[in-house]
Amino acid sequence: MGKVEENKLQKEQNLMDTAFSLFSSKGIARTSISDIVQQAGIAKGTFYLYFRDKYDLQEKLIIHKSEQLIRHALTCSGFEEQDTPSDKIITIVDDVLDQLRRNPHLLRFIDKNLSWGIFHRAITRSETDYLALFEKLLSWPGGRSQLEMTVYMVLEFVGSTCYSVILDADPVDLDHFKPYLHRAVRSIMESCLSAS
Amino acid sequence: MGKVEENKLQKEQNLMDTAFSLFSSKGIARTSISDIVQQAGIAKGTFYLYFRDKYDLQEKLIIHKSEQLIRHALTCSGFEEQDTPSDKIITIVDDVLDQLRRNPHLLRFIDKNLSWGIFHRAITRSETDYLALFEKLLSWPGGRSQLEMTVYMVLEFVGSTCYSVILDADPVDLDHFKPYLHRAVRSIMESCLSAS
Amino acid sequence: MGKVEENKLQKEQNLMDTAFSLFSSKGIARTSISDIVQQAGIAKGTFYLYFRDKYDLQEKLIIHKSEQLIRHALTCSGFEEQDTPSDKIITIVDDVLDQLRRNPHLLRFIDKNLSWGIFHRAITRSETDYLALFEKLLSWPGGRSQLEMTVYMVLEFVGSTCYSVILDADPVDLDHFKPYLHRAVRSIMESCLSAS
Amino acid sequence: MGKVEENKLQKEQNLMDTAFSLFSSKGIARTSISDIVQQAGIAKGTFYLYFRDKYDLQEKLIIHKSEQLIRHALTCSGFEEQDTPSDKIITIVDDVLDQLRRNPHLLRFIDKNLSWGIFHRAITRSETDYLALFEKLLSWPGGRSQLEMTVYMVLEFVGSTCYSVILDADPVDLDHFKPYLHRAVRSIMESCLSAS
DNA sequence: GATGAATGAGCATTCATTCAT
DNA sequence: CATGAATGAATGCTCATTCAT
Repeated sequence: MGKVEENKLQKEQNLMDTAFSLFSSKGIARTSISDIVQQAGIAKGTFYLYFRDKYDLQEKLIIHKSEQLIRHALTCSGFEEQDTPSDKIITIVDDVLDQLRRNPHLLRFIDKNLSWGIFHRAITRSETDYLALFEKLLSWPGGRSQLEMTVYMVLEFVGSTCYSVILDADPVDLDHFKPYLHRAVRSIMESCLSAS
Repeated sequence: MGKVEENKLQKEQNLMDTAFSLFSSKGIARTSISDIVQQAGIAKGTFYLYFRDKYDLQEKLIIHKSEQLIRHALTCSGFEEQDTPSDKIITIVDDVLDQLRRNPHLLRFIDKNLSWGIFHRAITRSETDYLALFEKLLSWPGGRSQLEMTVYMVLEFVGSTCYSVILDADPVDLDHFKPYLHRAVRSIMESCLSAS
Repeated sequence: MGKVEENKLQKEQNLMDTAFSLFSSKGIARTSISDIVQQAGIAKGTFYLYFRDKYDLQEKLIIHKSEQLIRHALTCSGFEEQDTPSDKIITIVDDVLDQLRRNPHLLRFIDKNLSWGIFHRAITRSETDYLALFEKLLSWPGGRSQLEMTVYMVLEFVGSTCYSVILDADPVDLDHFKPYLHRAVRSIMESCLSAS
Repeated sequence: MGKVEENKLQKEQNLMDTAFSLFSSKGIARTSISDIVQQAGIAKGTFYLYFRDKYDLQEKLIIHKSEQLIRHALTCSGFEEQDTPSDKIITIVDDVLDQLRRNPHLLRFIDKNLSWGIFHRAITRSETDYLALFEKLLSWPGGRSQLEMTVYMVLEFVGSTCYSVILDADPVDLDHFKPYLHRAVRSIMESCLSAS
C-alpha cells in the first residue's frame, strides 16, 4: 500500500473515531460536521472527500461497529464440542453483552440501531456470509429460514432489552437479568426449531 | 368549559395531529416547526404558547399515543374467565399488533419509542396506575417485581420485533410471525414466573 | 379621588416599580414588556393602557426618579444661614451621593441617564421651576445663565464621575474621592461666577 | 502578507465601518446584524467569522475609535517646551474636542462610552502603556496615582459635558463653553496636584 | 377598563456545501 | 489532494401589538 493510500485510510479512520465519540456523547442530531472536523483537526472541505454527508458517515460507522461486535463474539467465544445450539448462542449473546458492558459508549451509539434492518444490510453488503457462518458455527440442525428467524428474534430481543438494563440497571441490573434472558433465549430457540 | 378553553384544546390537538402526520411521513429530524404551523394553519408564535419546542411536542405525542394504544388494548380485549395470564397477555399483544397493523403511521412514529423508558414515564406520570391495572386484569399470580419484569420483557420483545414484520414483512409477514411470537411470549412469561 | 382613579394610579406605580427593578438588574435592552407584566401580575394588554411602549415607560421612570433624587437633596439638606453658595451646592451634592450610595440600583439605572438632556426635560416639563428654586436656595449672586451653566457643569461632572467610584471604587472609593470632588466643584463654581 | 489575509482584514474593516455608520445614525439597539451585512454587501454568515455578535463588534469598535482619538490627540498636538502640565492637557483636550466637532458621528457613537471603564480596558489591553505616555508627555510632576485620578476626572468631565454642547449647543455652544472648560480643567488639575 | 390568546414580522444564529487558492 | 473563507438558505425563537371576550 502506498504512503498516500495509508494516509487516506488514517484520515478516514480519524474522522470516524472522532464522529463516534461525538455521536455517542452529544447525539447525532446535535453533532455538526464542523464539530467533527474541528475535533479531528482536519479541514472542512476534506470531510467531503471521504463522506457524502453526516448520515453517510453514520451508516458506515454503524456497519463498522456492528461487524466488529459480531466478529468478536463469533471468533472469541470458546465453544465446547458437546454444546447445543442453544448453549452456543447463549455464549455468543453473553460475549456481546460483556462487550457492551465494557463499552457503554458503543451501546449508547448503536442504541436501537443494531436492529434487524442494519444487521440485514451488514450481512448482505458484507463480504462475509454471516448466515452461513452461523449455520456452521452453531451446527444448526434446522433450515435456513428457521435460522434467519431465530437470529432475528434473538437479536431484537437482546438488543432491545439490554439497553436500559446495562446503562441504567432498569428494571434490574445485568447480572440479575441474565438468568431471565438465558431462559427466554432458550425458549425462543426451541419455539423456532419446533416449527415445522 | 369556556369557549376560550375549548378553542385552546382544539388548537393544541390540531398541532399535535399535524405534527404526528409530519413526523410519521418525514421523520422528526426533517420536520421543522415552520412546517408544522404552516400545515396546521396557525401562526408561528402560537406554537410556543403550547409547546416549549419540537421535542417537547414529540414527548407529549409519544405519551399520548402510547396511552391510547395501551388503553385500547386493556379495555377492548375480551377475556374469558378461564383464560390464563399467558392467554390474556397474548390477547392484549394481539390487540396492540392489530392496532399497529391498521395504523402503520403510528407504528412508524413510535418506532422504537414505545420502549420501557417511555412506558415507564407514561406509567409513573399518568394518573392511571397501570401496573395495578395489569395485576388485576391478568389475575397475576406472582409478585410485583416479577410482573414488572414480565411486562418489560414482553413489551421490548414485541415492540422491537413487530416493526419490520408489520411494515416490511421482513423476515416474514405478521400472520406467519404470530405463532412464533405467541410461543416466545408464553415462554418468557413462564421463565419469569418460575423465578423464585 | 375615586376608587377607580386610585386603582389606576396603583397599577401604574406597580408597573413602574417592577420595570425599575428589571431594568436595573437585567438592563433595558434585555427586559421585555412580557417580563414586566408577568412580574407585576398584570395582563399584557393592560400595559398599553398606561404606556405607549417600553421606552415611554423608561422616560417616565427616569424623570420620576430624577425628580425624587433632586427633591430629596433640595429639601432634606440642612443649610446654615452663613453658608456660601459653594458650601450649599456641596451639601446638595453630598446628599445626592449618599442617596446613590445607599441605592446602587438607582445609580445603575440612571447610570449616565441623569444627564443634562434628561434634567432639562425634567425641569421644563415639571410643574416645579427648579432653576428658580436653585436661585433662591443658593442665594445665587450671579445671573440666570451663569446659574444654568453652573448647574450643568456640576451635574455632569458629579454624574459622570460617581458611577464607577460608587459601584466599583474605581479609581478610588467614594470617601477618598470626595475631597477631590469638593475642590473641583468649588473651582468649577468659581470659574463660572468669575465669568463676566 | 498573503492575499487571503489581506482580504480578511479588508472584510473586517468593511464590517466595522458599516456598523459604525449605522450605529451612529440609528443607534445600536435599532441596528440589526442583517442591516450591517446588507449594507456592507457581505453574506450573513460571514459576520460570524469575524464577530461573536453585535456587542462584540461594538466593543471592538469603541476601543478602536477611542484609541484612534487619543493617539491623534497625543501625537498631533504641538506642545511648547515651556508649557505647564495644565497647558499641555488643555491642548490635548482641545484637540479631542476639535476631532469630535469635525466628526459628530464619532461623538454620537462613543456618546458616553468613552468613559473610564472603556478607557481603562483600552489602556490595559492595549500594547501601548498610555499612563506612562501621559506621564512623560506632560512632564508630570506628581505621582502615578495622582496622574490616574487627574486623567479620570478630566476625561469624565470633558466627556460628559461636551456631548450636548457640541451636538446641540446646549446650554451654550462650544466656543462659549471652552473658557469655562479650560478654567475648570485647570482647577481640577490643581486640586489633584495639591493633594498630598 | 381588563384580559390574554393570537399574531407574524423580525431577529440571531447555524450549518452543509462550494470553490478559489 | 487539502484547505478554510465565504455563502445564504433554513431554522428556532422572541416580542410588541392587536382585539375579541
